[in-house]
Amino acid sequence: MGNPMSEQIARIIEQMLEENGGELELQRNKLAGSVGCVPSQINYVISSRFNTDRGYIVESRRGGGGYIKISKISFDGKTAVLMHALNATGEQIDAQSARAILLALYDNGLMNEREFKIMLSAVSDSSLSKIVSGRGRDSVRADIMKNLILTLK
Amino acid sequence: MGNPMSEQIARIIEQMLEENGGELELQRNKLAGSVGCVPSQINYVISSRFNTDRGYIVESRRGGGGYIKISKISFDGKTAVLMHALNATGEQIDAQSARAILLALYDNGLMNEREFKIMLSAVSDSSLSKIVSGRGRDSVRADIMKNLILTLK
DNA sequence: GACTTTGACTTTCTTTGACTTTTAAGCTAT
DNA sequence: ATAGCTTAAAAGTCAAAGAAAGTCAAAGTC
Repeated sequence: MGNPMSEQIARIIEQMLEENGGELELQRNKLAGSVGCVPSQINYVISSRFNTDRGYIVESRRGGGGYIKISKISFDGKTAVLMHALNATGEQIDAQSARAILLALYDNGLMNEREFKIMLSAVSDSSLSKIVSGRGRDSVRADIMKNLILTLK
Repeated sequence: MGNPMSEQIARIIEQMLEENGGELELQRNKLAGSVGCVPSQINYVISSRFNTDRGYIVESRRGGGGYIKISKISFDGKTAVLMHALNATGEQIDAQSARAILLALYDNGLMNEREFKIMLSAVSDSSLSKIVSGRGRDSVRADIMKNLILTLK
């Protein structure tokens, strides 16, 4: 449908990551040129979709021979993943970040797709729309998140 | 019947749903333009006729490439059980009744034990303790319940 | 009175571009 | 050879403009 550019770029990066075992180094200007967008849009895609909430680490260097390196965090144990998720949740959390965290749990094999969908729907804005204040809503969402995460123990 | 615009829009959406196996993605402004109404009327139709009470899930995204996605519960043996659970949930529901409904779904084989535990923790009082008013809490719980039940479609 | 229509205003997400900062590499003077 | 300077090649930042969808209340209809 809409299929915006950012979506395409994200898919390209994901594929490169898969092909390279969860680690990749790219040249911002090259990628922007090849996909036909302005360089800073690469930054936008990275910060909106490959952030730490989603379990990615990004490093980079400017200047000649510069690069952007993205790597997917691989957790060695269940406990580490759960701790990361609990920490990332904090006292309040908005819907997008919650989704990112759940996605990371799914990606790390702590739950299957159906369980992911169940949890996602529990913390969706549609479930919590009766709570008017954004602040209040985000703090209820955090409580639910933490309870959900703990069921994965 | 006066055949009001909302009725027409609803029929269009229903037809699209049938053609697409109970799932569809539409562009609000496009649809509004093609049918000749103001965009927000699409929201009115969706919220009045394609809501969780009637067994629909609605997801959407704003911004460039935005969309509205509507999906309906499948037409197999599960439908009756799920509709019953939705009805039983109603506008407000306390923790015990919620537990009973989830248990019934589990007993009927609509989910496994792990899924049951996840749902139970999502609607537990411990998850919703930040919502002080009992009335408010029970109505948020009902919203979550309905969304959870619909993930079993 | 309940349902529908309309539109002004808001929020979220994306795209773009001008400007800044960092780094490597090359060049010059000693 | 080397310290210091210059330049060009990256990547980063940020804010404005654009593109959707959401909200809500007033007005209209039956």
